[in-house]
Amino acid sequence: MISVSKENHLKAIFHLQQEKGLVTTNELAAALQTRPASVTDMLKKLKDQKLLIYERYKGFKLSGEGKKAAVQVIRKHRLWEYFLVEKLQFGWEEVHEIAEELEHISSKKLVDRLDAFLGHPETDPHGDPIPDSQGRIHSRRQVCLAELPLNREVQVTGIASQTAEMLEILQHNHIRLGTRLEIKKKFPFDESLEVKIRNRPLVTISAQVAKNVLVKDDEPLAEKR
Amino acid sequence: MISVSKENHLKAIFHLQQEKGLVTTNELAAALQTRPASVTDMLKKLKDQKLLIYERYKGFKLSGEGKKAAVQVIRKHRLWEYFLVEKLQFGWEEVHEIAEELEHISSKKLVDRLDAFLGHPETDPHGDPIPDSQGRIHSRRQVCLAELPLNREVQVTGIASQTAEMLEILQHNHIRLGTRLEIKKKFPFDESLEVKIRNRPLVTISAQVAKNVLVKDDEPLAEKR
DNA sequence: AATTAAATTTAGACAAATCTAAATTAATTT
DNA sequence: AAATTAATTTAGATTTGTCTAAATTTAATT
Ligand SMILES: [Mn+2]
Ligand SMILES: [Mn+2]
Ligand SMILES: [Mn+2]
Ligand SMILES: [Mn+2]
Repeated sequence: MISVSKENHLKAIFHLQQEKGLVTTNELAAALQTRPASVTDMLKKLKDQKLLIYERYKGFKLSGEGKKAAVQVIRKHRLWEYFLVEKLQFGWEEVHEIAEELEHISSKKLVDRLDAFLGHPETDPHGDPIPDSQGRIHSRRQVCLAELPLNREVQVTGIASQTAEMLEILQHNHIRLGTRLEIKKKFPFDESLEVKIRNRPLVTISAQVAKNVLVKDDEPLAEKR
Repeated sequence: MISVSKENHLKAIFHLQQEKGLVTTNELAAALQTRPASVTDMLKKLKDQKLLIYERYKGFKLSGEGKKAAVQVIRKHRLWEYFLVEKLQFGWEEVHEIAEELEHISSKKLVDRLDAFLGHPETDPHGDPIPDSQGRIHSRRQVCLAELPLNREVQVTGIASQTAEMLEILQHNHIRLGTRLEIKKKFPFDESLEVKIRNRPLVTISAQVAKNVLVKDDEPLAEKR
């Protein structure tokens, strides 16, 4: 059986190995707010269950099975977040904690029914893609605002680092998920940007903020045949 | 903290003590499908947390605190069951197991939002009352069909024992929650009943079935001033 | 009242998940 | 290459929840 703690480990490993291929013990311990020794203990158990490819001192990554399990947890997490925001009127900053619990409810049928009830949403309230029932993830061509060319209207689809301070400044500038905006001017001196938000006046944002705002071209997919 | 296992114990004790005032170790072990020795272990922990009034060999019952905690778990259980049936199209016979997990999600705000989202339902899909946010339970004047007088139209509000066999026979006779019916004839020989279901032909049901069908007078509460 | 049976608790064990402190291996610096 | 530092693992302990088997208490019978 895959316990709650194992699911949390699988999910964290999945996210960490997206960046670099292999994950290290210390990284995982930091991500899970636990101790390296505890991680090592868990790694052995996951390896025994063939969910993890792991040799001591060598780093590790999920097996095919492990990846499948992790994606199902992520699917549940994001669907529940969507439910909390869209149906129960929660703010997007308060749903993560609750979804951290809900993601461990085991019924597969429940998840699929929830998915249908919500109308098969593509992304969670933070703009992250929701894996489908078979574990496929529609990866999105997301770029960070800092890398966007001038005068190209896009939609905000994600926030990379969600600290309270970060959210505060976004709120202040009327930037949130779904906001449509384009870059009007870039200042090489400090790499700050002047941004036009649809239906709003111009605002200036710093390079630090721009790096954390993820956007996607707004083009409707079906239109292009 | 109140763990999942503790919550399950509190809830089971609450239900058992409704009938008789005091609960016994064996009873609780049977209800939870565990061993008497395990129950004793847990009783000590619950007593230490002042959730339980307990003296060894003497039986036990919930303290005020314990009752409060149990009712909150029951509230969550029944709200989630309602959600599963009304929003996710589950059958009433398949929701209990899933709610057994969902009832342990801790966020109080989540429960209250869910309650509002569902329109503050009064009873769960099995006809059992849903405690309100403050833990108040609107107790219902439920009687079993076997005790109902002739020619009094009532509404089915609960099924006492929900085995698959039981549900099959009810399904066959078109009796379900909310069904309006009245007793037309009682046969003393075997205590079977002839029942008229609103908008349907007469059916005959056995004493065994009648004992497990719970009904409530249909009178609208507000009308009586 | 003595005996037997049933219910309950205690004693001791085990698995899961975590921790601290110490040992080991790997990586980095001199 | 040797020494130092950092990362990782092992050893041993702890907590929680559960179990079996044995002991104890209470209840029921003879
Ligand atoms: Mn979690
Ligand atoms: Mn999210
Ligand atoms: Mn439960
Ligand atoms: Mn119910």
